[in-house]
Amino acid sequence: MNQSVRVRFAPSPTGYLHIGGARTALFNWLFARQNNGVFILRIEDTDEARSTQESVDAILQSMQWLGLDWDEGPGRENSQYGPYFQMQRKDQGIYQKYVDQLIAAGHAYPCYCTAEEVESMRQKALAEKRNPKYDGACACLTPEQRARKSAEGRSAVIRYKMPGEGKLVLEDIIRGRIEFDNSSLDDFVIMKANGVPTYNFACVVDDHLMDISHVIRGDDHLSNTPRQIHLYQALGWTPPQFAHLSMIMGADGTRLSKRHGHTAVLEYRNDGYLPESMVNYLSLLGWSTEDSQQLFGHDELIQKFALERCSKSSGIFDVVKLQWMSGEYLRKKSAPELIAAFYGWLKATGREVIISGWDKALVEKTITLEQDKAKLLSEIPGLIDFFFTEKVEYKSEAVEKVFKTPTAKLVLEGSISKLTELSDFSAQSLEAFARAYAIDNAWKNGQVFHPLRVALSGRTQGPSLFHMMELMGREETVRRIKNCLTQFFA
RNA sequence: GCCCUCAUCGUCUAGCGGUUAGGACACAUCCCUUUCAAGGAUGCGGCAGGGGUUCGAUUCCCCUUGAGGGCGCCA
Repeated sequence: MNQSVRVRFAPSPTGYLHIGGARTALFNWLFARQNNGVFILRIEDTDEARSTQESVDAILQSMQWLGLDWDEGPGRENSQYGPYFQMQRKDQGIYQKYVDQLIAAGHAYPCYCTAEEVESMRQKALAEKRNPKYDGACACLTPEQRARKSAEGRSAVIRYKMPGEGKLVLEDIIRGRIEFDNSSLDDFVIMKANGVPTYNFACVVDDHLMDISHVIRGDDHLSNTPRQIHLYQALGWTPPQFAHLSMIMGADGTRLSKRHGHTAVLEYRNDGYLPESMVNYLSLLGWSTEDSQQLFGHDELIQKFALERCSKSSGIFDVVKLQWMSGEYLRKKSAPELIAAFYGWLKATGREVIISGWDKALVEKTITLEQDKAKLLSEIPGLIDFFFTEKVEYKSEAVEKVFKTPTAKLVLEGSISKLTELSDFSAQSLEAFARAYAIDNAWKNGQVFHPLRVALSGRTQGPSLFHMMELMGREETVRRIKNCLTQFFA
């Protein structure tokens, strides 16, 4: 397709990377990889009050967890296009240069109204249900008037001078043709009084200077786009292609926020979701194939993704489906992969203490045994912990349900000598023993299996009983049955 | 108040004038089974409303309604 695809994800470091941002990053990344293009990470830190290094770190970490590697950006500044932090670019005078150019060409002008004056005009208009757009008064100031305002000590912002008439047409890859009347747009600020560019301006300058071919972003930016296209035109540049993604909402259909659950990507990592499930799930939130395929391999997703097939309507983030998908990926893993993922999760979240003292070889065997049970990595410890405890914790409902049966005591007592004498303590042999044991005593299988299971694990649910016994070994198996008899049947 | 966008099962979605409106999650039932899962089968459930256009509209157009976004010296 396009031989020179260059796309970017441009977050502002004012908080953690949230689900919506991650989806935007993912779609950019998919598009870049699919077209052998370049994926750029640009940090838009022009909000000096709210930008933090902590946020930058969290964003980078989130991207890494998801496997969204960037070709240019923080840590990868080895190209002609850097730097990739806007405040650094500002320090190089990049934005000032184009502000000067716009002023010289009559496309921009200094405005001496203070933030307070503008804000009160805005509030007043809103209260009177009028359009709160800036009136453009400062555009008409003569050089003398400007000099006088300056002399009064008033600092100026720079505003783009919006043509009062005409239409602006946007051809969006996802949404098609959209028209905006210039008259509905006002003279927006492109540079703040402190010399820092505003979002709409910095974004345009950088996208152009970085040779961005496609701007793929959330549709909360749709209304910004006509302003930005005006800027491209005023600067004599060709705009990139635009693709506006629909928004991601919470379960009640309102904007995704904390009260809907986790919004930060890293919280899902901490909860034990597999990153590949998050990628797969997010890819389907706003995009689909013609056959509604659900699960995609890594390369398959890159190959099949299509910007043109992205949805125009917003979607609701459904954590239940994400859970299902995480389970799908968990189950598909080979034993070594699953173990590596589990240890990786413990390490990344600082929870190694959970398995301290546990026999590593046994951990790995028991995990495999319980693989079908877990959807999240975080569920694993609770599934296998009973293997590693000295003293079995008996769940009251298990005791109630299984030990209060008339045959439980007989079954357990009789099993001790049989298990001690059993020549082969393999799962297969154990199963043969248990079935024969039941038949010989005219018990149902369940009357034998259930008490044994509870005696060994303390719970009514768990892995295959005989594999469980095999892994515990004869000595531990017998020890637990004896302890159990003492504790509940003495 | 002005501007922009969107609208198919509860949720994610397929559909691009004629379909028994398909798939996935969730839910329910059954099967499998030593338990719990996993797996298999079946079921439940949808084109927001009203006008057009058309032989025929989920599909094209308009209106209504609803939802979301923007109108910051935030991004």
